[in-house]
Amino acid sequence: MKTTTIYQIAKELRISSSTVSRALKGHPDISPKTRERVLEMAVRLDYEPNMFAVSLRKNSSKEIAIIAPTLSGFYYDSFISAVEFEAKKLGYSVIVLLSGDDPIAERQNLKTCRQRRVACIMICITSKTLHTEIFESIQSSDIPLIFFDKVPDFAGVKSVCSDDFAAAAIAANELLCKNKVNSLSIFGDPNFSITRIRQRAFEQTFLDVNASAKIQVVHASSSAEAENAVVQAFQNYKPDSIFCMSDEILIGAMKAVQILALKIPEEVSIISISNGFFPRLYFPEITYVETSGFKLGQLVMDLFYHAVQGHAINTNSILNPILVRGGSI
Amino acid sequence: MKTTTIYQIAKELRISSSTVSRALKGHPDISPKTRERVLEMAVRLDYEPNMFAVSLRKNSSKEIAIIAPTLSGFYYDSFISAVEFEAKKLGYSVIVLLSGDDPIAERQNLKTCRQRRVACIMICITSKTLHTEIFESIQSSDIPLIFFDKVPDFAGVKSVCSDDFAAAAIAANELLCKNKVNSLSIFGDPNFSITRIRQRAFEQTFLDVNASAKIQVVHASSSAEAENAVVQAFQNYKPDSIFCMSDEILIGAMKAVQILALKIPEEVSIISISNGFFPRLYFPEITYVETSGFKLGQLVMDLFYHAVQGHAINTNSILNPILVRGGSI
DNA sequence: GTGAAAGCGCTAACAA
DNA sequence: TTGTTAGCGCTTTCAC
Repeated sequence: MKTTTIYQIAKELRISSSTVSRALKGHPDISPKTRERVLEMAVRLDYEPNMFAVSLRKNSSKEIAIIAPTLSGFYYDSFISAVEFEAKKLGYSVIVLLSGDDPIAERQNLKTCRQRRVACIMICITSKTLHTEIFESIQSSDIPLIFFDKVPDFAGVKSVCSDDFAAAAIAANELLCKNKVNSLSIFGDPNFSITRIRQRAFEQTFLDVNASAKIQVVHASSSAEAENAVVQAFQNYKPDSIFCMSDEILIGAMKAVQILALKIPEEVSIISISNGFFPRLYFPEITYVETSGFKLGQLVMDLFYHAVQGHAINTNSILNPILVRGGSI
Repeated sequence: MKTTTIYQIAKELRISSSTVSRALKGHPDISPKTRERVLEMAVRLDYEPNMFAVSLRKNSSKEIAIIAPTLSGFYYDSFISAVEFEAKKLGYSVIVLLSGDDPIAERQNLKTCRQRRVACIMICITSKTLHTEIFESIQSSDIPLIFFDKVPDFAGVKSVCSDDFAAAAIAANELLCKNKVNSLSIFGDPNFSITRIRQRAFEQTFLDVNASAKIQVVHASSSAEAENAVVQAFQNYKPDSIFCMSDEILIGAMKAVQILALKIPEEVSIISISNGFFPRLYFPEITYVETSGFKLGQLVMDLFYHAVQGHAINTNSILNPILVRGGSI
């Protein structure tokens, strides 16, 4: 590989490497004529800066790390897409580290980030994440650490997430507005604060608005469990509606609805909190409260941009969910 | 950030930095006792090697770049997951570059890879990618370039992909075995060789086996187009089966099936080539020929591992598709 | 078995 | 406006 360095440009032009370095990055001291010549030669020699040298010198890389449990299409893919899209505008690249639901792997991922001295870490924690000293150790280093979506409970963290309370409240309201008062409500892993918040919001709103309304709460930490829960529920009693806390739950519930051959919305109404992709797979399309991974990615990049500018990062940023009506209620 | 360097370890131990460097990587020259002491001190000081310095010195990074059109859950997410999983075992990280369907962005992504001197590039081309010098320029550099899934036509490239011919042939066979002889067959963008191969395989197999069978071919480059195609087809005539070349097409077709309220498999049979996730969303589950993104990712990492060992990479690696029966035929 | 020293390519303080 | 120089942290000859 014919690697061109600033020295070669300098030699070619019989000037010093520092002049070349400065000219290349538009330093105001350099005369237009010199700059011109340098830029031209750089193109001619197909010069590309050696990122390793730059990083070593500056002691920071142009990389953003995203740590997520998985990539599979419920949420993170769109989050990552948004981050990647914005990042490249700023000259950053995105490195993706997957944790599964394994806190050990997550810990290892964090170490990798530190080792690579990434410019920023964006992380969605596992359901089993407990130990906090690694987070603190990173917080106290100079790497910005931003939690997204699944945020740990302990204080002082920077985070971006949807307004989980509002999202569930909106869903509850929508059901009640349509006189659905007997809800099977399926939530995810209660280890996540996101789950507890959504559940509290849903129950509270539902019963506040209509004291005689009924909620049957179920926890399902996979699509299969959600499917099961629906099948079970319809053997015992007939809820008039199903609330799904997430896409993962929605697709399980919908599988059950198909198996039971329930007519939507005649026999059962469906509403979900969702990224927006899966609800459109069905007919009628499912009404959902959108908590967009893509928008969240854009939001976090706003924060990042501020941080790069040297501004402090707000502790928490919250995205407002919106209701998207399908034909499922 | 308290950055520990080998110098600090050296100073602490009153030995030289080169000894530390050697001890740290298990160089045989170093006495067990010294090594012991170095390792211990490294742990105590929480030493982590500075990747920038290592990379600068060695002129290569521990990064694998994946360039894909998108992340959205049809295929690439599972491919990337597999690569990431295997990569970290070898101490590599994965950087993800998205091109959309834009060859300009793709080109830019390739430049980024070169600039970052990634250890390897794995790329799935856009539908508009033409034979460009940039590929050759990269091939001739020392960065391994491996195409996956969507592979360009021009010769001499290294690639991994599923056996596209076999996949479509298996699907055609399965339909005929079940006496489905009037197929609506939906294919993707004919710019991709993958599309042309699957189409040729399907038509050839279908008509070879049963000369009186009928195929109605449609091209759809999005789910919406596929949905449309199915609705149209059922207005004009009644195919007994639908073949979908990909998941993207499948979900469009299934939307139409729901809209038309067609009974599966009584009124229409469905078969798809798929990554395996979407077929299970429906009931009955859709029969599909699996072309696994995850397995492809594992395969490409095998190649990569060989390359790292200094062995040459085989020109083409092919993954055998398998039939997974649901209840849709 | 261990140390001294050069250098990977770049930036920035200091000089001129 | 431009040049000189000293590193960033590591690896690796070459010497002892």
